[in-house]
This record gives sequence, structure tokens and C-alpha cells, in this order.
Amino acid sequence: MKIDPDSSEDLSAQIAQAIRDAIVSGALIVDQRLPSEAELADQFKVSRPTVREALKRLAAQSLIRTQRGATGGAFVNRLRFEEAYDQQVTTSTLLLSMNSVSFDVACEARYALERACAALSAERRTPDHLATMRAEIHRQAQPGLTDEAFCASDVTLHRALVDGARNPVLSYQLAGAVEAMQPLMNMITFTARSRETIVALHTDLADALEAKDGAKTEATLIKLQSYTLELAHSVVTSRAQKAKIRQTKPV
Amino acid sequence: MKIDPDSSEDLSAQIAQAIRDAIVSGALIVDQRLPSEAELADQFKVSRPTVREALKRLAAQSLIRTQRGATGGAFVNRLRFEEAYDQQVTTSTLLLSMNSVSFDVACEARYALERACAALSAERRTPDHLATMRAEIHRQAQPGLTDEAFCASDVTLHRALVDGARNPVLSYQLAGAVEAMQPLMNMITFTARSRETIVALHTDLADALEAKDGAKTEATLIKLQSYTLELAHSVVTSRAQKAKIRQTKPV
DNA sequence: CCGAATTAAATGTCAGACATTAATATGTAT
DNA sequence: ATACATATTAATGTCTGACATTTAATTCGG
Repeated sequence: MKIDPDSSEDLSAQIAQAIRDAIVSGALIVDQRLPSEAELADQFKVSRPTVREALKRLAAQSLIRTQRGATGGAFVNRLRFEEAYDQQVTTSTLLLSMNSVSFDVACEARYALERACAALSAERRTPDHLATMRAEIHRQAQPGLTDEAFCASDVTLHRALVDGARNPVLSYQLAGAVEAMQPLMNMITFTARSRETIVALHTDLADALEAKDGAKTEATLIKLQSYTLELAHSVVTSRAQKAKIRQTKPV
Repeated sequence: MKIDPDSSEDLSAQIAQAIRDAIVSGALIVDQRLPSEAELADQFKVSRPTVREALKRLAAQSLIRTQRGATGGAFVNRLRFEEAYDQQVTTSTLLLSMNSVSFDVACEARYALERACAALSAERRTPDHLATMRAEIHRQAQPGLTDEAFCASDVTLHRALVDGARNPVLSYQLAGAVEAMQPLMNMITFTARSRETIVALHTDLADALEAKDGAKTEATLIKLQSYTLELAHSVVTSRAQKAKIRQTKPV
């Protein structure tokens, strides 16, 4: 592992990349201990703070973990799906907000991906998954629920649907798409009427899954997508009208 | 923004989290300059190296960029889909290899997600997407191609299909699933016969997209998935047989 | 033989200094 | 007055050395 001191890139970035390559290529395996910071500093001919910056970069990606104490050090971390979820959600959320992705585009992606899980989930969902969905549906029918809590419950329900496919790779990929939508969904104000419609569709969804009916699951997801889009558009329209009224009759 | 000096977590991790929260919540907006390292050190009552470790963590996630010089500093980075691809691919690849995800599970996820794009891509693909696919199909028919080059071409073709849906969120989510499969795919040795079959299926795929036939696109993807699984299983079987022979007739 | 104190090795943190970069201001010559 | 060269300045990048803290292993005493 060598670095180029004349490169335009930071030394810490180069060192991080060298170690990252070693991990990805399999030269460093899970739970293997890296040399101590002092040894790495010697090897790369840099100071300890520079090595530490490199290690922090890797830690930020969950590629390594560090332990203090006598037998401590930096160890190659076994990247688990659960840990990777968080980063995926953060990244996806920022991607949507920073690139001003429209509600429609995000919604389309989310439901397209969810439909990809529909047939598998109908086939493989456990009673646990169904129970989670029913519980969330029950919660969503409570009158006192805030809009945010309603959305959060919506996410939990949909994640149960996705997890029902019992494919960790699918669950991981979908986590970002579903959760990243939440800030966008939170812009919608749900009336009692619209909540009723959504709860009815969610019930259809749970029924379809319980009946192991993949086609009906997909069909219900399509209805849910249409209705979500409809709601979002009505929000936009009503806002535009209010703006117009303010424009016509200024205070 | 406050941190707890008595927490078990590193100060640099806490500071990174505080700034990350500020970015995600929108308190810090794109291209906004963070206080200088010295100012941050004062604010958080820590030393400059500690602040720098925190900033490197954020840089590793592409949340900030730094510029040297008089008007330099750390700036909130506009996270772009293209940048996020790389990290997603690295993470997905490691997730598969470190959690010993089976070929079948990864393959199932990949094709389920791809089918999610099929109908959209059939509807919206541009001549460019078709041209890319045809070019890759032509390359795949060349006899001299190495197995690795064949797999790489396969990835390019499938990404063209996904990109055809013209939904950046979908493209982003799929990038991880498709590219992360490549190391697993590289374990397969493609015979002239199997390449021929794959090229034929790829041609069907391009034809279906050209005809804007979503259903046929999906059907072809299903065939492709079955055939890929078949190939992978035959590799496993033949290896097991060879191992058995070695066991029976040791050298 | 067991438990408490010691030791050692590692990371975590700090302080201060110098190097390097790049924009801006200054100054001089034409 | 303008153009170019120079100096200034403010920031990040890097280094050195020290001390604090944590934790496992070792040693020593009961």
C-alpha cells in the first residue's frame, strides 16, 4: 500500500482509500486488526493525526471500528444490513431534498420498487409481518394521531410489507426509498376523509397479503400510489389558489 | 449545537453528528460555509485536531467539501446522484460479501428491482438507451471477450435498461443492486454456448424495449433470471463433483 | 489459589507550530 | 490610469510532542 505525497488529494484521503481498497479486495478480512496508529504513521511516513483522520473517514462509512485499551486498535468491521440502513436513509433523504426531486418522481420510484416486492411478500410473509401491518392500520385509524405520526406509521407498515419478502438485499435497498419519502409525505395534510381512504387501502393490502394474492397486492399498491399522488396534487393546487387569492386581495 | 463531553462516544463523532443533523434538518443549506476549524474548536470547546476528525467524517460521506486558501473552508456539499452511486456500490458490494449473501438471494433482489423498471423503461427509453444496449450486445457476441469484460458489459447493458425509466431515484437505487452483483457474477465461467443464450435474451430485451412492450420486457427479464440461476447452479454442481473426484482419486 | 494493585499498550485529546494554498490588497512601472 | 508583480492574510494541511483515558494482562500479596 503506497501513497503519493505530491498528489493534490489530502494524505488522509489517500490513506483511507488505500485501506478501503484493501478491505474491498479482501486483503483485509472481517475482524482483522489494522496496525496501530503509530505503526500506520510509520508505514505511510506521515504523522499520527493524519493517520487518525484517515481512520475517522473509514469509521464514518462503518468500514472499521475502534477499541481503546491494551488490546485495542482499529478492526475491519462486519458491515451489517441494519447499520447500512441508516446511512442509506440519510443519503437518500439528502439526495431528494438537495436535488429538488419532485414528489411525483420520488413517489413513482418508491411504488415501483415496492411492487417489486409484492409477489414475493405475498408468498413468504410470516404472521409477524401481517400482525405488524394490522397493528399499524389500527393505529392509523385513531382520531387523535398527528400527521407526522400517521406518516411514521405508514413507513412502518410499508417496511413490514417489504420485509415480508424475506430478502435482506431487497429490504436494504427499499429502506432508503421508503424512508427518504417521509419528509416529502409530511408536507401533506391528511383530512379525516383521506385517512379513511388510506386505511381502507392498507386494509386491502393486508388482506391481499394474508390471502397470499400477489396480483391483488400489486393492484392495491397501484391504487395507493394514485391516491397518494392525487392527495399531493390537491395540496399543491390548494396552495396555489390561496396564493392567488392573496395576490388578488392583498391584506 | 451542543455536545456531551461525558458521553462514551468520541467527541469527533458527536461533533460530526451535530453538524450532520444541522445539514439534514436544513439549518445548514447547500454551499453554505461552515465556521473555520478554529471557530468550531472554540464553539465546541475542543481542539482543532478533534474538529478536523469530525470534518473528515463528514467529508467521507460527501456531506461537505473543503477548500484551502484565504476564502477557503468547509462548505455544505450538494450531494449528487453520481457521487452517491460510488458509495452505494462499495457499501452494497461489502454487504453481499461480508454477510455471505447467496447468489440466489442477490439475484432475486436484483431482478425483482429491475422488473420494477421494466414497464417504465419500455415507455420512456430514448434511442440513446437502445443504442447503448445494442452496442453492448454486439460486444458480448465478440469471441475474444474475457469473462470479466463480458460481465462488465452485462452491467452496462442492464444499467441502460434501468436508466431508460428516466427516474434518477430508481437509477440510484438500482446502481447498488446491479453493480454489487458483479463480483458474484464473475465467479461464473461463461461457455460459448451460454454466452450465445444470454446474447439472444439480451436481444429479446432490446427488441421488447424498442417495441415499447413492457410485458415482454418483464417476461424476458424473468427468463434471464432463471437462466442466470441455472448457470450459477451448474457452476456449483461441477465444482462439487470435481471436489469429489479429487477426494476419491487424490494426487 | 484468588483477588487487588500494577503495568503496558493502545486510542482519545490537547497545544502550538509551521507549510501550503489562494484570494485580495498593495505598489510600482509603463 | 492600467497592467503586472509583490505582499498580505486567512484559511486548510501537516507535524511534533505531550498527556489523559481505557482496558487487558501481569504481578504480587494474602
